Amino acid sequence: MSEQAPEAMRWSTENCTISRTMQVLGDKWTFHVLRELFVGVRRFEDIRARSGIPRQVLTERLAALIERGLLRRHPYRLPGQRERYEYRLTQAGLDLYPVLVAIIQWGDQYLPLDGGPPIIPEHRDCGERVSVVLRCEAGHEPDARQVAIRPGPTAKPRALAG
Amino acid sequence: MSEQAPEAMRWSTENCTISRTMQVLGDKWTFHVLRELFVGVRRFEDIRARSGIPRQVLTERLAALIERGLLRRHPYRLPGQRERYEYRLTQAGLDLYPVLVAIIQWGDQYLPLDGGPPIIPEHRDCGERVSVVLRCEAGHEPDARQVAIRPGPTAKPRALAG
DNA sequence: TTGGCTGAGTCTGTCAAGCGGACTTATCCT
DNA sequence: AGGATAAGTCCGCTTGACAGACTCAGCCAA
Repeated sequence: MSEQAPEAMRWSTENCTISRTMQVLGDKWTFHVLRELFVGVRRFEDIRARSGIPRQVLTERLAALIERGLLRRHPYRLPGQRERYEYRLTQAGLDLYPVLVAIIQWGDQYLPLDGGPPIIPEHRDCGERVSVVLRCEAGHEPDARQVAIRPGPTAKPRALAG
Repeated sequence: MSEQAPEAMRWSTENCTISRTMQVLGDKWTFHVLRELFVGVRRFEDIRARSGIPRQVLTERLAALIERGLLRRHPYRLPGQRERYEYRLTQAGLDLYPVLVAIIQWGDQYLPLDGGPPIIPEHRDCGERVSVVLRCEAGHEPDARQVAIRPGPTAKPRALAG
């Protein structure tokens, strides 16, 4: 690398997919909320008790996730109680599964617990453990070093190019 | 609760892999920093200029990521300048690629831009686009609804079971 | 040798957000 | 009427983010 600026410096980040996605997910508590929903915990008090999120913050996060289309409110009624609402994943929310699994997978590898993992994603049909793999359209399964992030059709040049 | 409480309510979240991983990654800016490194931008000023992170926050984040083993500092010297340091991904950092790709993939689907994506992960060897897929050890490729998160060997029962 | 340039920080004051704990509301049961 | 409960709302404090100015170290040119 004789000192030319990296190619990426020519491109703006203002419409970057990662930035835009992080505006939806990039909060300290959001993945904790999603985890609860993924494991089947759907009620405000249950989510709060398990995750330890301050009530006010949980209220705000749930509202934001609903507004962004990841969750929806669903009425339920316990016997002898009034109707309340629980929170469920929409398809958009469910489609975050690969992100969750990728996070779990990384954590299991780099922050392992003695005795094995506390949670395991598994295939309901066959009971085997599920992981994520990188795969290209040609069917190869490259490892990280063989993947590059390139500008796409809507990549914007940076105003103050370096 | 005759609607019996979800199974997950019996388990504690205190050692949950997602929580532990989020202590490393779960900050608003962390993925922005990682993105820069993944696209090849490695110097403090470049990262700051592209990502818009306040200097102080960037300093603090880089230090945290180094301490957690995701980055390392690497000396470099521009002609006619003194030696400085740039930041590079370690293997642990590189192994976050599936997380990044999963995030990009979700963003491309649910927060699409007119005209296509601004960044595309591709296989260096063949130039084809890379995505992540869920796969179980038996070789199936389940979709999100067919995956369940189950307690593993170090799952802890909750103190105040509900 | 002095003075300016540059990348990579540090310092400071302001302001928003997170936090724990107490309080509120609506409905049901006894 | 009184009590229980889930799901919030309210409050005051503390922490962290933020923008903008300042610092520091080494190199170069005059």
